[in-house]
Amino acid sequence: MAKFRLDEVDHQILDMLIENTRIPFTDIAKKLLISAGTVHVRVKKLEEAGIIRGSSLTLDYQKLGYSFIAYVGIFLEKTSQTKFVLNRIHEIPYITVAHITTGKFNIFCKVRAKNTKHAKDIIFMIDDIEGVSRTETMISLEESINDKNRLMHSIFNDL
Amino acid sequence: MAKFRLDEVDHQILDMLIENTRIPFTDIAKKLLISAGTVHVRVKKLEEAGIIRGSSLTLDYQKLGYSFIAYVGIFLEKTSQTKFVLNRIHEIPYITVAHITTGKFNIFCKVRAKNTKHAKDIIFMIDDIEGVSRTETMISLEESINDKNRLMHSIFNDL
DNA sequence: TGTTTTTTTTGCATTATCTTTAATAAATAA
DNA sequence: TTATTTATTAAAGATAATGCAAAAAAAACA
Repeated sequence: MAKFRLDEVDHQILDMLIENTRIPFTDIAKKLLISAGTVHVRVKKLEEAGIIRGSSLTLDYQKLGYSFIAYVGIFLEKTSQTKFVLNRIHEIPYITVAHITTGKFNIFCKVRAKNTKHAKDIIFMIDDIEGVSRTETMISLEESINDKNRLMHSIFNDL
Repeated sequence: MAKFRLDEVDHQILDMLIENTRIPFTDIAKKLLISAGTVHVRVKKLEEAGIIRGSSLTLDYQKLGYSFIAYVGIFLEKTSQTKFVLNRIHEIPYITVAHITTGKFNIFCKVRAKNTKHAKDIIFMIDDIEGVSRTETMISLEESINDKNRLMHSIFNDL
């Protein structure tokens, strides 16, 4: 893959698209004082380079009846069971994120549930997976920060 | 706010937009055998109802030089310092997510860094915040799951 | 049940946006 | 410098979004 060097214009395009993926390229062009064709070409290149992997909606899960977030740390009996357990975990749709980690836990995941009872059911499902020794749950009382824009600004200012 | 009942058509529209926010409404209309006007009206309603909060890009952070993910649990000296500490945390752009939690930690956050050294610097910054008693870090070796589509399918099948 | 009222969908017209193209300009290499 | 590559542009044609009035469907009511 070709080395890819992002310049200021790329940054600004990304910046605007991160905030709203459906903003018209013509609007981006106007703000950056370039042509819409350039925006188009640049975005296509960013996609081809794999820097833009896709786009997605930000949904209000509360309004969809899912007001519960928990993080669950998983201890395994043997590290060699990691793959097997991850496969089982992947079958539970309420687990939206999972990482293999070093530190306290072997696997670390994020759970979205409807309510406390539902969360309990999910955590029990995890505990029941063969190879899982025990789990430790952190319940989110409030999602205080969730923002990738600030990170992007740092990335852009870096180089 | 008016109670909002999502039907099958709304689900399918959301489903397609979750996967690609820039898919033309005309394409959605064709697939669902409805008019583009209907798609337009429905999406507008979902936005007005706050179910769609926005949209964002999925970026390849590795390619942007940020290949390091860690989760950091924070212990506070006093719970009453939560707000103050969160404000300090909010000033660190490399912390992309933060939750107030029950369980082991008072605050729980996600860190994106360039590399180990950078991560260390960030964690030290957290440790240096007034009111933070200590932190516990889990380093991600691999992000194995990160997928909201499966959750959405469950939500849709629920009701 | 039929009737009224409200909501939703549709088709079309208008406007806006995307996307390609060929020409031009800029950057890079020889 | 000159050749070559790469990027940008304006313009044009293709495609899509948006608004609206009419029709259809659904809901409310008697």
